[in-house]
Amino acid sequence: MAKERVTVIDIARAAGVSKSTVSLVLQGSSLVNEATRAKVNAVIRDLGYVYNRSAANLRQAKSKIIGIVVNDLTNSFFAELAVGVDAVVQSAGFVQFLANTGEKSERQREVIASMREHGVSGLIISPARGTEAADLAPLVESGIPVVLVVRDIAGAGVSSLISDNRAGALAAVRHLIARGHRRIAFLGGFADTAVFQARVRGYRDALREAGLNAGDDLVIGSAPSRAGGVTAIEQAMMLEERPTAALCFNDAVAFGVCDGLRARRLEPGADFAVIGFDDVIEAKTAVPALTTVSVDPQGMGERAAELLLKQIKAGRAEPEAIVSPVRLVVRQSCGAAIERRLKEVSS
Amino acid sequence: MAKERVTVIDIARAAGVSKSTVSLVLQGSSLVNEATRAKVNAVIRDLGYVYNRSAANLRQAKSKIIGIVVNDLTNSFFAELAVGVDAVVQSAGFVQFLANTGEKSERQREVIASMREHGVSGLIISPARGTEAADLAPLVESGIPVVLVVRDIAGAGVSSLISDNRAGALAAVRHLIARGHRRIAFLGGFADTAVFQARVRGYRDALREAGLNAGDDLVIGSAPSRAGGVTAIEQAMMLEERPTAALCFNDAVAFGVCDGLRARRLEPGADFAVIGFDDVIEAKTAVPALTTVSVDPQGMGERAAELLLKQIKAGRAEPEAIVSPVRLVVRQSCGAAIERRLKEVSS
DNA sequence: TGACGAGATTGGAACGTTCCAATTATTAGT
DNA sequence: ACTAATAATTGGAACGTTCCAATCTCGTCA
Repeated sequence: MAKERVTVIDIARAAGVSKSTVSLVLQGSSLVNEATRAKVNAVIRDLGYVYNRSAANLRQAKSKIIGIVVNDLTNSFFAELAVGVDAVVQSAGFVQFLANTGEKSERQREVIASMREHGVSGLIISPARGTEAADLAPLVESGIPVVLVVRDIAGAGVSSLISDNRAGALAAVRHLIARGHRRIAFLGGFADTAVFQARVRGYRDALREAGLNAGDDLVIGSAPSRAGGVTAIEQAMMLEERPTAALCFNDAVAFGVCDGLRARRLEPGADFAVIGFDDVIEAKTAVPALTTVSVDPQGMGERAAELLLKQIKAGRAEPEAIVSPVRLVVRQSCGAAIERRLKEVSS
Repeated sequence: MAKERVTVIDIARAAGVSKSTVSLVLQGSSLVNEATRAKVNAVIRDLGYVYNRSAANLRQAKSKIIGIVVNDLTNSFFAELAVGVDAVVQSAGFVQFLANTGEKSERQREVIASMREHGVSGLIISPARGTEAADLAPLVESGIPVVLVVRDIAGAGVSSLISDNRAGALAAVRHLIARGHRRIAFLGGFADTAVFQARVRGYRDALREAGLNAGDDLVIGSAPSRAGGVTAIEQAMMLEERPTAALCFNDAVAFGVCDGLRARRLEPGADFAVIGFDDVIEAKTAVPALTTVSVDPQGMGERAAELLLKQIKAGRAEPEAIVSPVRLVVRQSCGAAIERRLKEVSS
C-alpha cells in the first residue's frame, strides 16, 4: 500500500523535462513557458505527487513554519489567541506549530528546542510563569525572530505585544467608583506575574485618585481560573467589611466569582458588581453578560502574527514593544441591571 | 548576529572524530565508547549545535511529527482534546502540528495537504462538518496512519475513536424520567451531523421505553455553542406544552440554556432540569454544577494519540473503530438541588 | 604467532529539493 | 544573414543528516 515516494525526478521524466524545470513550476516561477507549466502540473496531479518540504528546507535553510507556544491552551483566552495567529499565518502560506506548556518551564524548554530543530522561521511565545530573560537567551542569540505575547519579559531583547493592563484596570475601577462603589476588591491571578502587577497598579491608581484607601486585604490572589474565582470571592466575603464590587484578574475568574456569588444566593450584577478582563467570546452571551476589559485575544493573535511575519521578512528588525489599547465593555454584570430595575420601578 | 549554522561536521572536527560517530552519539547508539560520547556531547554544548531535523527526515523518510486537525479550537472541548493529544505525543518524542479548520472543508484540505508535505507520520482528525470519505481518500491511500476522533466518517477505512453517544443520551434521559420528568427536550446541535443523530437516537429510545412520545417539536437544533443554547431554550419555552427538562447537545449549549433560563427568571436545577454532554472542565465548577455525560475530552485525546502511535509503530495496522464508554455525572443542574432543598426543609 | 572476533570508528553514497552557471531556442534589430 | 538580446531549459553541486560496508584496534585463544 505504502507506495514509492514520487519525486520531482519522476515528474520530470514523465513530463519530458528536467527536474530543474519542474522545480521552477513548483515555485511558480515566471521563467517557465505556459505550455510546459500546464503539462508539468498535469503530470503532478496524475502521479499524486506530494512536495517534500524537508528536502526544500534543507536546501534553502528556511522553512515555512512558525511556532506558537502558549502556557495554557485550556484557557479559552489562549485558544482564541492561537486561532488568531493561525488565521494570518496560514494566509501568508505558513503553517503553525502549536505547543502547550501548561505553565511548566521545563516543557517550555523542550518545545522551544524542538521547534528550533524543525527550523521554524519565527516564534510567538506566551511564556510560562517564571520564565526569565536568561531562559530565552540562546534562542534570541540564534537570530530567530521572536515575539512575546501577553506576558513581557524584561531584558529579553525581543519584540513584545501586550495589552495595556494598567489602563484597562484603571478604567474599570473608575467606572465602579462612578457607580458609587466604595469597597472594591481585586480578585484572582498569581501575584508574581507582571500582568497581575500591572492590573493591580491600575486598580490602586484609580482608588487613590478617588481618595479611597487601597488596603491590601482587598487584593486576593488565586489561580487564574474559574475555580480560582470561586475561592477568591469566598475569601472576600469572609472579610469584616465586605466589598460590594470586584475587578477580576480575567474573565475565567469573573465567571467563577459569579458562581461563588450565586452559591451564596447573591445575584451578580444586582447584589454585587463584577468586572472581568479579556473579553472572551462567552462574555457577551453569559447571563448576566459580563462587563469586562476587552483585549480581543483573537485580534492580539493576529497582530502578533503580523509583527512576526514582518520581522521574518525584514531579516533583522529592531525589537519593538507594542502595548495594545484596551477598552471597557460595559454589560450587565457590573450593575447596569440595578439601574434598569430602578428605572422599571419608577416608570 | 545570525551566525553560521553549526553542523555535525563542525562537531566532528572539533571533537576529533568523524561525522558518523557524531551521528551515532546523537541517536544514543550503544556502539560508541563512553569517553568519546562524553567528549562529543561536550563539544555539542560548547558550539551551541542545533539538530537539523529536515536533513534527518530527508534521509530517513520519517519524521517525528504528528498532525492534529480540529474543527473548532475555540470550543474548549477541542482545546482539551488537543492538550490530551499533545501530552502523550510529546512524551513519545513526537511534536504536534495543530491546525484549526473552523468547520471549513476548504481549509481542512489545505492543512492536510500542508501536513503531508511536512511529512507527518500520522494524523488525528476531527473532521469538519460535511467531510466525506472521498475527501480523505488520497490521504488514506498514501498509507499515512489516520485516526478520526469525535466524528466518524462512514467508509473512510481508517481508525476512529468516538464516544458512545447513544448510550450517554439514553442514560441521561432515563435519569430525567426517573426523577419524574415527562416533557423532556433535546436542545442544540446541527441535525446533519452523525453525533447529533446518535444522541437523539439515545434520547428517543429512552422516551420510547418509558412509553412517552418523542414528538419532534421537542427536538430543537441550533449552533452547538453557548449562544445557540440561548436561542434553543427560548424556542422551547414558546411551545404550548413547555418541557420541564432538557438534554443538551453539549456543555456549551447547556450553559447557554442555563443563561436563557435565568433571563426568564427560572433557576436551572430548581425550576428546570438541564443535562449537558462532554463534561468540559468548567462543568463541575459552574453554578449550578452541571450534570452531564462525561466523555473526558483530554482522555480521548490521549487515547487517540496512543492509538495513532501504535499504528505508526506497527507500520500497517487494521483500522479499528473504538467507541469510548461514557458515564453520566450527576451534579446539581438536573434537579439534585430540589431534592436536597426538600430534605433541608423536612429535617 | 597467527587467526579470530568483538568493539569502535570511518568514508562515501544517498535522501529530494534548490540554486547557479551554462546552454539552447527564439526573436528582434541592423 | 549575422549579432544581440531575451526567453526557456538544463545538468550538476550543494544542503545536513543517516545508513552501509569497510576498516582499524585490541585482546584472546589455539
